[in-house]
Amino acid sequence: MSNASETIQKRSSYRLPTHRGERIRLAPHQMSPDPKDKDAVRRWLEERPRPWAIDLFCGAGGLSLGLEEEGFSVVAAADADQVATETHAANIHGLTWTGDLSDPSEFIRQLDDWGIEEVDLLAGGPPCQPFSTAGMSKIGDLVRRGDRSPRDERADLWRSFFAIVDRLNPRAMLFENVPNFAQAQGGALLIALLDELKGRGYGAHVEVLEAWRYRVPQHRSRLFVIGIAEEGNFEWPKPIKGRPTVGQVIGDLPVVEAGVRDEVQGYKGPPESVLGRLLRKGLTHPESQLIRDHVTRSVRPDDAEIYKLLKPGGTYMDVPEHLRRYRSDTFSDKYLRLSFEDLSRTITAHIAKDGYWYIHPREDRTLSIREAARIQTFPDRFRFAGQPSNRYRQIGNAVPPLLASAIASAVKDALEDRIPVAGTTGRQPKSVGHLRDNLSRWFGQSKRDFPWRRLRLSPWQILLLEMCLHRTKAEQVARVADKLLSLGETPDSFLSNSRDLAPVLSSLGLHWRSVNLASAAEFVRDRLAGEVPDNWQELTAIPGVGDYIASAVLCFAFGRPSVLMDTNTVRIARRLLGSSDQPNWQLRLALHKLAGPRGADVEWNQALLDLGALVCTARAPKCGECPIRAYCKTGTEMS
DNA sequence: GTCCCGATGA
DNA sequence: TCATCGGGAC
Repeated sequence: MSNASETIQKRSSYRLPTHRGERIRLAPHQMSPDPKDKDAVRRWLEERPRPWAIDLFCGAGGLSLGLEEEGFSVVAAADADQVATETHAANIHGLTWTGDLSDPSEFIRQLDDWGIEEVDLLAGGPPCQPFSTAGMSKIGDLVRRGDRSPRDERADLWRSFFAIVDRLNPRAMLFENVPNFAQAQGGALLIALLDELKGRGYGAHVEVLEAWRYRVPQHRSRLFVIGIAEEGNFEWPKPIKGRPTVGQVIGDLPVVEAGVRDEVQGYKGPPESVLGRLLRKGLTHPESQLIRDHVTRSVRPDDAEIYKLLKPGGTYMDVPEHLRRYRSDTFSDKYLRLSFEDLSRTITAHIAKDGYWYIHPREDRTLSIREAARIQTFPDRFRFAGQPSNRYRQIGNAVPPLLASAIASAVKDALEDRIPVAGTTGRQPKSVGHLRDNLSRWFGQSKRDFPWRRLRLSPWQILLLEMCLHRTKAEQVARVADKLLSLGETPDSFLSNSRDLAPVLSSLGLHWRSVNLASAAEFVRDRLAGEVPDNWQELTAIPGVGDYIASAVLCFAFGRPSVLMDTNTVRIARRLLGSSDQPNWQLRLALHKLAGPRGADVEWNQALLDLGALVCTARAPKCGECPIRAYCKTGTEMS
């Protein structure tokens, strides 16, 4: 008996019947005007206190709720998902619009209709699946197999932001996304966003915040970009003391079995924590006796057996061999039982698909909808529209309201100009221009001479060279450069002439690269019509091409300013800033800033690479010869 | 709605 | 090693 047939048998005998849950419908907020009644809207707007905010890609309204709690009037919100806007309209005192924001003109027309001509804050988080780590894995896989175009239109949604920014001229802008947004397109997307902001006179601030530092009991971290008009002052919210736990937010909810579909239940006792009390706030009698959405999924009998064996914090690795249905090498975290004493795994939209990452700490079932909402710090008075899986998705996609509150409060302070000038961050030091000048002058005199810098090369030849240069000493590659370049300007000519290339590369210890080069050449020839692409997505689809090579080709072959991140440039950035713990994306932003108005162009990148090879070497850097020593924290300390 | 599937960055 | 506002087949 083979393993495969065994697995199939298990599947068929335990699969649960499909069960569609109740579709909850919610009436709009009592105080909101009828969106179709222009006069009512106009009268209502006159009464709405400042500051005003608009929430784009609002979803259920986690961000809106935080803004509202901190005193913003969320006068309008937009999202493509009708059920999410139904939730938003029911819970947030404001106008809601359902529609596609990839073309913002329709929403702008609606704003005109309502008479909303300017707001204080434009906020929102475009869909992040294209940027998230989990999404990248799947999308990358599909692109490589040719099942999907490498361009993901959703990645362009943030551009809609600026069409609306230009229409409303907000005093502040808030952009929320997954941390991986900082890596998207080799970091170029974030840099483009910041440049768009600066071009409009906003001071731009970027940070990745961990939700648990703001009372949200999850590992969730999110990237925020804040733009403040006229370079006004802004300070990130200070973390709140202590570490919240899952127990604090769901410990007081009544015990329910798996598969319980009762939409309305009674509380069993008082809240058991400060946080629990906060989440029950605002329940009005007689609603305060009732709890909504505490409904659970059914559990397969074989899963139930596994859940019983899992202790809090337990994962797939703790499941006995004979009960495992999945590969354990790649799915070590297939199951996770949460712990009352710890943070939860991030509540993502995935919770709408299955609950294996969200097994209740004590009960042998996955989280109820209300428990997921609680862990996202939605208060119990917040209701969700739609069928169960849709409600889970809305919750997973939301900005946790308490995190939203923290940010909202910081933005409000900035709008009211309550930040001391000394706290100013994110401004360019006055000396940046000189740093670039000094480096350019040094580069003019000391640059290294390589064959590829003297010749005019085709994009394919540049791609070929960069694939060889990556993680290799340039002098090494210089010895085979003539041979490489003689193979012709196209992948076609490369493939027909490269038979005797392998021994040459092998002699330099670069054997594996000849295989890589050949498969890259075949890919470009067969799948890209022989043309080296000029965009990041298609470049990185080429086998063997990662962030660095893609950025290098964009810069050196197509003249597109790109910050190159390799061991040399990263080392220089770390030494300049005098810090060892900054993540790569911050170093990239720092280098982008230091490159000055001309950007990280060919000269800048070559100069940095040469500086790293000749002066700012890994061991025994020659700080005495360094042209930018005056701007370097490490270099000045060493003197 | 339910089940199964994996690459990526720090 | 850890964690992931994920996705498609059925």
